[in-house]
Order: sequence, then structure tokens, then C-alpha cells
Amino acid sequence: MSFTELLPLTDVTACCAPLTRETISAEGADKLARTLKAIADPARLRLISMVAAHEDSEACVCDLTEPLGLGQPTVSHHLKILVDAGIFSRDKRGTWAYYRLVPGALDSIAQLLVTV
Amino acid sequence: MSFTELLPLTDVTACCAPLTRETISAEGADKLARTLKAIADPARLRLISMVAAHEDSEACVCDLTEPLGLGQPTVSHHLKILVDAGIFSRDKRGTWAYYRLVPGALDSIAQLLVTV
DNA sequence: CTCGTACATCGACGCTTGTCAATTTATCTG
DNA sequence: CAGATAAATTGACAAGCGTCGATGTACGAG
Repeated sequence: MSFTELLPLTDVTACCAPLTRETISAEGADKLARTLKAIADPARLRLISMVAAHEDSEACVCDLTEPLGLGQPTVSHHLKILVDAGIFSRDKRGTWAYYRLVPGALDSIAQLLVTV
Repeated sequence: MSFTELLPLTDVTACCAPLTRETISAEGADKLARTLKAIADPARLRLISMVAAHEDSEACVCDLTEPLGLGQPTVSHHLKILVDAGIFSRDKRGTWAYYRLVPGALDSIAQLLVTV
């Protein structure tokens, strides 16, 4: 019963209590920190923004390497981190790998930070 | 002309475009990443949560050291990072330094992540 | 003025992270 | 099959980060 493909790390979604509503547990803090670390990088923020802006809201590595100004292995590395964190999904079609935002992933994170 | 005390790093508030609405600039990504890095740590997430839950929504270092399970210098270090990022404000009264959430700081960050 | 307390700062240490060049794996084409 | 292209993986390196112990600083009590 491998949930891994269906719910990569989106247990962030499962977690509900906003940070400031009730005291977070050490484990919860660890998990949320890991997710935030995945986003807390300039290259990865730009990747998220670029993929969202790309046509059909998806992009392959070759679309991203040159505008980002980083090497292909580095871009692949960042994309893997985002996939592992449940932010991106990966769809391999032929020789290309297409990445897109997991719907609701960023919103789930945002809801944990909000205080209102 | 030192803005530093008035606008620690809350230019995050000034920034408006959610990540996925328009393509973020390299500079914008850098700034947002710095802010997110300030939050993307288990100890600091717990500090945020603990301060928000504390009576009068403020706490001094001595309130936080023991429940966090970290040394006093380490806690001071984390608090400084949160203050520099504009998440916490610091108010020294007598021998004690009281920290509290900057109103709207976390919400500003959350709004940059949201996709809806 | 002296002592104790609360906090900040400094220096050092190990671990993690971002990046690259080189290599490997997978897939399509002829 | 051989060759070419897209992407993932590996190994290495410098830089950054979290933590601690020791020290410095500011403030209140006596």
C-alpha cells in the first residue's frame, strides 16, 4: 500500500492547526520545517513561479535550465527536492520529464502560517 | 536614516504579487527566500508557536529556553534571526527582553504563497 | 560599589546545502 | 544495432547553518 505516489509529502495538508492557533509539537515543527526548507531557496522559488507561468502550467527541465542560469544537474536536483516535498509532480513522457504544481500544496502551507 | 528598527525586513509586506500569479524576479526570489529561511527551522517554528500561545502573546528568553530544550545563547540566536526577518519584535523592559509576533508578518508571507 | 541575574555576542565545531563536472540511465531515431 | 538527446545520479568542494561553552554587557537589589 504505497501512498507515496498519491500523497508524496502532502501530509502537510493533513496537518491542520495553524502555527499560532495551538502550540506545535516538536515533530510537527520538524515536518513543517522540512517543507518550508524545500521552498526557502531562490532557485526553487523561481522554479515554482516559472512552472506556474509556463504554458499548460507545466515545464520540462530543458525549459528551465537556461532562464534560471543554472546547470542541468542543479536544476534536476532542485526539482527533485520540490517533488519530494510534495510541491511538484513529475510526469515522464518520452525523453522529457514534465513538472507541474501539485494543486493545493502551496495553499496548504500558507494556511499553516496564517494567523487570522 | 536607519529604517532598520522601523521596517526590519517587512518589505515582504510591500511585495504583493503571489508567487504563482506573475513570474518572480531573481531579486524578489532572493528576498522571499531569506524570509522563508528565517521560518524554515524547527526551533524557530516552535518559538513562534510558543510565543503566540504565551500569556499576553509575549515571552522572554527565560520562558522559552527550558521548554525548547536548547541553550540560552542558541535561543537568543534564533530570536535574533526572527527579529531581523521582521517576524518578531523585541521589547527590553528592565533585565528582560520580551518578544512578540509582528502583527500581519506571517500573514504577509502566507499571501505570497497562496495560489487562489 | 558589589553581586547576581537576564540576555547578547564571540569563537569553534560538525553537519547540511547549493553548485558544478563527469558519468550513467532512459528513450527516441535511423 | 549505433548514435543522439533528455534527464538523473554521483562525487567533490566551498559556503552556510545550528549548536554549544565561554565571555561580555546591562540592569536591579542590597
